Amino acid sequence: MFSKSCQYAIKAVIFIWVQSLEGRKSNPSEISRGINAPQSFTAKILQTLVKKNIIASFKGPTGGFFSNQNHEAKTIFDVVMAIDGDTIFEGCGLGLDQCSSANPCPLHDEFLKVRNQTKVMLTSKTLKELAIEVGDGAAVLARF
Amino acid sequence: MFSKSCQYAIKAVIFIWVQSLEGRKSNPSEISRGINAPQSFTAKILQTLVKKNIIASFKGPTGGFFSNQNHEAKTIFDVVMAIDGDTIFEGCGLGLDQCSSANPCPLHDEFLKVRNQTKVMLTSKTLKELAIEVGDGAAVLARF
DNA sequence: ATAATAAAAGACAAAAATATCCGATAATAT
DNA sequence: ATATTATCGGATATTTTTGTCTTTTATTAT
Repeated sequence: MFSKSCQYAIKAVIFIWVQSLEGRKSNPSEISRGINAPQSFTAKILQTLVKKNIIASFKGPTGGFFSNQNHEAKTIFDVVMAIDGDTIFEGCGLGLDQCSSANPCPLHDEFLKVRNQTKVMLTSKTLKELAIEVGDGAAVLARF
Repeated sequence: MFSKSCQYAIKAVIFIWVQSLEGRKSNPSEISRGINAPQSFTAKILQTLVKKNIIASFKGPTGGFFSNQNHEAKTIFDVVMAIDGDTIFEGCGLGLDQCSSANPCPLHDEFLKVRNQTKVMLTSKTLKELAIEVGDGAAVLARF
């Protein structure tokens, strides 16, 4: 469903939110450990997320990645769009270039329902809300 | 959602069913043209599908790939299991090794709903039924 | 038996996704 | 100003997925 890059991105952003809610900035080393992902690869993804305004960063000592009021409305949907693009929301399930209700693939109608449920999943809570759940221990970003 | 191999597989099996319902066997050349997929790659996938008993084949002149009564109950679910395995049905959306309602990732509950909808999509009609729809022109396997 | 036909099997090639490394740049603290 | 810390950007490597090609095996028709 999501690329590995995207899975890392989602977990990283929630991790950063958890830290930000406690007033801390995070560096790639902490983040990659916190979400059990390769460090350099995670760092690359973080750069993309900063460019796409999902998170913010600051260089130098006392620097790091963080989230604030500017990012409060963001959801996992925004992360997926930033990393994987709109393929899972727009593309045909069977990969047809042209697939519409007028000219549907055999899966078309049922695939729409899956897609709608997916959109609900990705937009029903903000990243901040998800981070609060993780902060409370109601959900986890990794197993150690 | 599905790998390219799996998309080809789904379309190929439905194509073969359409031909089988009209009493014809199909060879990789016809199949790959009919579903707009690379021929040799499709041939490889067809071998797997035969091994997994989704379709049948016969060598030699008058040979080819076909479906019959033995395959009437098969659904896209079986094709996906044969090609992509159970990852999309069993795996965690965020890629956690351990993810359960007791120890959930932040997406866990909503992801279950998506998965259930996905299972409905893949099991509500047999491949034969889908082939009849394609034969009637109600759905297509490729655009030309 | 032999030639023709079609799938099966295995080796190989290209492309994309995943992952690593290193120098450059920016900001801070002293 | 300078040393230190941390992100940024580009080059490179590895792995997986996708795709191709050639030989072998099975079956049929003559």
